[in-house]
Amino acid sequence: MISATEEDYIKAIFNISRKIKNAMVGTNQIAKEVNTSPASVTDMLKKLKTKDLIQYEKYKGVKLNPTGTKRAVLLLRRHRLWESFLVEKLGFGWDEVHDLAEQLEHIESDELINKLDDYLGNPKFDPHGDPIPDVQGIFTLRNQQLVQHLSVGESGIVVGVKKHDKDFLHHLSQFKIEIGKSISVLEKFAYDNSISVKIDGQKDIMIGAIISENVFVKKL
Amino acid sequence: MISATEEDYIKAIFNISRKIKNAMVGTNQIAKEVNTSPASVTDMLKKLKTKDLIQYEKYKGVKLNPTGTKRAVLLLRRHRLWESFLVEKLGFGWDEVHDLAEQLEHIESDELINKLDDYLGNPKFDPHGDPIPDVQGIFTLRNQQLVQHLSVGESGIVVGVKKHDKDFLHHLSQFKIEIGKSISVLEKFAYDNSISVKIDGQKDIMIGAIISENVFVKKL
DNA sequence: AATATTTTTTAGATTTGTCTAAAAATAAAT
DNA sequence: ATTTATTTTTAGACAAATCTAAAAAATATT
Ligand SMILES: [Mn+2]
Ligand SMILES: [Mn+2]
Ligand SMILES: [Mn+2]
Ligand SMILES: [Mn+2]
Repeated sequence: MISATEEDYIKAIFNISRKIKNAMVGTNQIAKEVNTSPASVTDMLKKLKTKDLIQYEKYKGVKLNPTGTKRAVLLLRRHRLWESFLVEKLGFGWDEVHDLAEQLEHIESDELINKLDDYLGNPKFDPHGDPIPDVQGIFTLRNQQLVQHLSVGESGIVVGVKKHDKDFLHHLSQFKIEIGKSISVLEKFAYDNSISVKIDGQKDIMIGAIISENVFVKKL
Repeated sequence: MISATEEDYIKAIFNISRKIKNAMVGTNQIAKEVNTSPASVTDMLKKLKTKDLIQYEKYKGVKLNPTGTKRAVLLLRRHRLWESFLVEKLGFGWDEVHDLAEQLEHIESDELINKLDDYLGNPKFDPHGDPIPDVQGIFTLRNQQLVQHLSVGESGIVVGVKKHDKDFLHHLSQFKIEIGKSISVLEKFAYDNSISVKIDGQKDIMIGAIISENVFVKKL
């Protein structure tokens, strides 16, 4: 048995571990990610170790072991399938589903999640463009590139975002930038890294660096 | 804020309170319903009282107050909408959804539940024939009657069940008895209260007292 | 009314997850 | 190589929800 809280810690370690590419995850990083004190993290790490979900030595940082990684990937699968359901079926905006999925991901039932997967048509990506692991935990990697790195004249299809917070997503929606939309680069301004682009054939707009550095496209 | 555990106690009080028609609910009854010790119930009753969800005096039993009742009805709404979703959309059997709904009902979001309601087409009854409260907490009463009380020659449509346990529901399914099916009484045997019936125009079968005493029909 | 039974509450512990404050270890700066 | 700063761990406490065993109150029985 693994509690919802333990699952959240596992997920946090997994997420940080990917961001910092490789190596040991620190106590403070986890504390920040799960929004708690470093002392609480240490307590939890001890427990997760006895449950054989992590590799952990005092002061040396932590790393998920294969069992822990499997758990994290399953959790990611659940989270993203629920997000897909909320957006595709219930009509929520992509900026509104994270917190709900954060709760729903802890519902314990493999049958439920697999039926949900089928019901949704076994989607490969969630509403934010993130890959959804299949039953075996395998997920498709997208071939992606930041808008920032498109040259003038080039264009791409939006396939993902680097920032996932509500405000950023909402901001993107206001510019009609969403997964699947096309972006063509008209002009780049080195001064402040702003870019003039055309979204889905609509009229030209200016996007700032925050956007171009955090939106992934697949070059056409 | 009200925790999932507190919600389960509130629901238990509500359910018992309806079964025993009126009056004060006892500590032991609740303990049985939520599967815990009477001592734990007493502790929780004290807490629920400070949260102003119940009317409670030492040794005098407990009763939901208006706020508590509202909570219980909302919970019932959530539970039954999730059950409907699981059966109608995901293809679960009516005997498989209770425990899942028991978890899902605690997801905290009014918007979610209202969108789910709309998505399902605002159903009035759940897969077990139980009424689903609307946003205001109002629910349709069904006009019902036990199969037991049908006379020879009479028939009715199955509209509900009195027992909700997995095994009973599964048993009914084996006889093809489900919500919406028609039942015609061919012959009644006083000796053991068994009844010979025709289900949905299929070939005659014998049903025992356990079934006839726990299946509700609407007389045709 | 007195006794026995059942129901309910208290007392005292335990587990899970959290906190603050202080100590210890590690890393960075001088 | 010391000193300083940062990170991490311990110590000790607390709230939520639970338990068992014992006491108290309410019911039922004789
Ligand atoms: Mn979560
Ligand atoms: Mn997502
Ligand atoms: Mn529940
Ligand atoms: Mn039901």
